[in-house]
Amino acid sequence: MDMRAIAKIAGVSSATVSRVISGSSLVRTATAERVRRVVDEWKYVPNGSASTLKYGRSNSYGLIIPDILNPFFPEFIGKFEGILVAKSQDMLLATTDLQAARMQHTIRRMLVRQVDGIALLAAEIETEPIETLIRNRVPLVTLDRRLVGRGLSDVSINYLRGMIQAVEHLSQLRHKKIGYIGGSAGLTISDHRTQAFVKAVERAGLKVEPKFLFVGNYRVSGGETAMAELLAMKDRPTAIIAANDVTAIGAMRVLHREGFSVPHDFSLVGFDNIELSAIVSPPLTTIQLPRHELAKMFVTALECFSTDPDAAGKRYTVKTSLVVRSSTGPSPRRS
Amino acid sequence: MDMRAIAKIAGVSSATVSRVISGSSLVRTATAERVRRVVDEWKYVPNGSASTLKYGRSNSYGLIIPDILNPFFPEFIGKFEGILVAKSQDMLLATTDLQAARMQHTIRRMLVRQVDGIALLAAEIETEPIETLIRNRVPLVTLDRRLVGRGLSDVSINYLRGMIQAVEHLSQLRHKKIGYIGGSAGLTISDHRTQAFVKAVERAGLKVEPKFLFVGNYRVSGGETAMAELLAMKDRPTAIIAANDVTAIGAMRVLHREGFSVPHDFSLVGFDNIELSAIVSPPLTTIQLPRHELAKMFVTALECFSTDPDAAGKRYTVKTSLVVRSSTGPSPRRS
DNA sequence: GTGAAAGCGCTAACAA
DNA sequence: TTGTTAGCGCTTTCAC
Repeated sequence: MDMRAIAKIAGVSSATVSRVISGSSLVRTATAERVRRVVDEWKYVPNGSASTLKYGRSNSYGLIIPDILNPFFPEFIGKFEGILVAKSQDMLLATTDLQAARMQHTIRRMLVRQVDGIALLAAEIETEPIETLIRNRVPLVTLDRRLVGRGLSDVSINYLRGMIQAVEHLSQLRHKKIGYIGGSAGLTISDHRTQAFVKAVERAGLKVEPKFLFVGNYRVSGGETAMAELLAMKDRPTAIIAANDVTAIGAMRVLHREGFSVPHDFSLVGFDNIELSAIVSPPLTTIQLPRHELAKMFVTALECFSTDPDAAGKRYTVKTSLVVRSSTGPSPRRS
Repeated sequence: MDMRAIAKIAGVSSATVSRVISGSSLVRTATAERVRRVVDEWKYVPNGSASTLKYGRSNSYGLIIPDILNPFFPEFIGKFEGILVAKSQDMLLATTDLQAARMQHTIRRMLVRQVDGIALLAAEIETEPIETLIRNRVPLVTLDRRLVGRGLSDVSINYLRGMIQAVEHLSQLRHKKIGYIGGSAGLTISDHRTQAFVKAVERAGLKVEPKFLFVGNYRVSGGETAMAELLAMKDRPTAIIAANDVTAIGAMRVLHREGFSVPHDFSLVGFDNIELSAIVSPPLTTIQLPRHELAKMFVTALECFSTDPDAAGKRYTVKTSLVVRSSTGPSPRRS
């Protein structure tokens, strides 16, 4: 069943069928009606590759994420897909599994598929894949790289706001020594988070102790390892902020296992506000990164390039804010 | 940069370039070498829609899942994508969000994209979408529908094995009254699980109390609601098996909130063995559904149709087995 | 071993 | 308002 067959049955040309399907107003109502009936009756489904070939656009966007096991990303994917579906766009999903090597391959696959743009949430990005995209005039929107250019936009996260709220919250609870468990080393996105933490602590008039800055990996295991290290220290912080919720959950596990109580012995703050953070016990105080807004910004940013893939990129910003639950409490009185 | 341009530069015809790219052995090594150099130098990327149009195959499979917020599915997606990527196939992901209405639309999108087959893990499937697929000769592999046909295979789950192990485990711990919190009502997949539970209980020589059979929704909220109902009863089971892990986690939350201890007051068994089940406290005893094997079966089943989309379908089966952790313990001595 | 050419199904410019 | 037609870029006979 192709368009010509439909055209023949409806007694028109394939051009008319095409016009009816794309909703052109140039077709007489009666004709359109007749065509539509035939289309329905024969359950005609157009061939997307033919129109992509002709039109040069595929009506699909690529989404590249680092790690589908971190619940933040499924939550984001759900929002992103929902927005695209409402616009009759498709989503091509790829995971890099935190391996930089997979990125090149992934981007190639998306180029072959003629995606209209790529939302890149994976941080392991080097300049080469980006150049490939630009050469092929495929718009790119990155997360928190803070670089823009022709066909390149960025959605930056305003960590500072949420971090300041978190540190102030802890400060009001009399915490003086605040530790931080970061993300994977060497990623700019990790640096941004750490810097925001440092700034927020300084701004609250507290001292930043370098030895209280731990490195994680954005996974449960990183939180566990860092917390184990922390507990081995003599002089310890009384509160810990983690680079994301799963890291905080890892830290919390170790605390429970070692017989400490949260928030009685240690206060804990996460980042992302994944669904799970409300479900663990105690429910996690966390810094919210609004997923729906983030997804909307990515789509908006991508759409800006839909007429001109070489247009100048923009920087978008999402705010973060503190969500207080039960994993934070008054500082225990110990030295 | 299209194939003709590459051909011109390499001093051959586009047919030769095509042959080189597809790895045909009919090209002289020297020629192939020269072409490959040009391809690399100009970073040529072929246009997938052109070959899909010509060839009729897109080298991509659709994956339809019900609910991306249930961690089981991201874990599955990761495995499925990994297997496809290794075969240079792409994945088109769609979520139905448990809404039957979205299914029709989703399947249409996949037909437009010319997918080579669909893996359907969402249970809200009616006959109409299936007919659409068959008419369009798109192979379909379903999860636990237990129906096969031309171009239609099924991956069934052998619940019984895992359920029997779970019930026996509880029985050895002296539990006599075992409750069950099921999945969403009206789904065949929910019925299969419930039946397996009933059979396993009977086989252990215990009585099946209809009032101990609760309905859930495969989400945390369903586990919470059911557990709240259960606690309101005078005569209660001492152990509960849930239709999936998130349901069990919901149940566990309510127990903790109401001051009960797991496993001291109630034993709890989940289903799926999601990563999270090892992380909650207490770590959840659960029935393992092997994700990687499941994903591999889906891909294998799809590939069986790659030469002939009308071939007869098969039934594949995955086994389940019990993973004992700490949410199960001896039955408390109460009536 | 390589090239010429037809055509996959659709769209848009142009013609009527 | 509708039809004719020329490709979009690739693959694959068929000819040489």
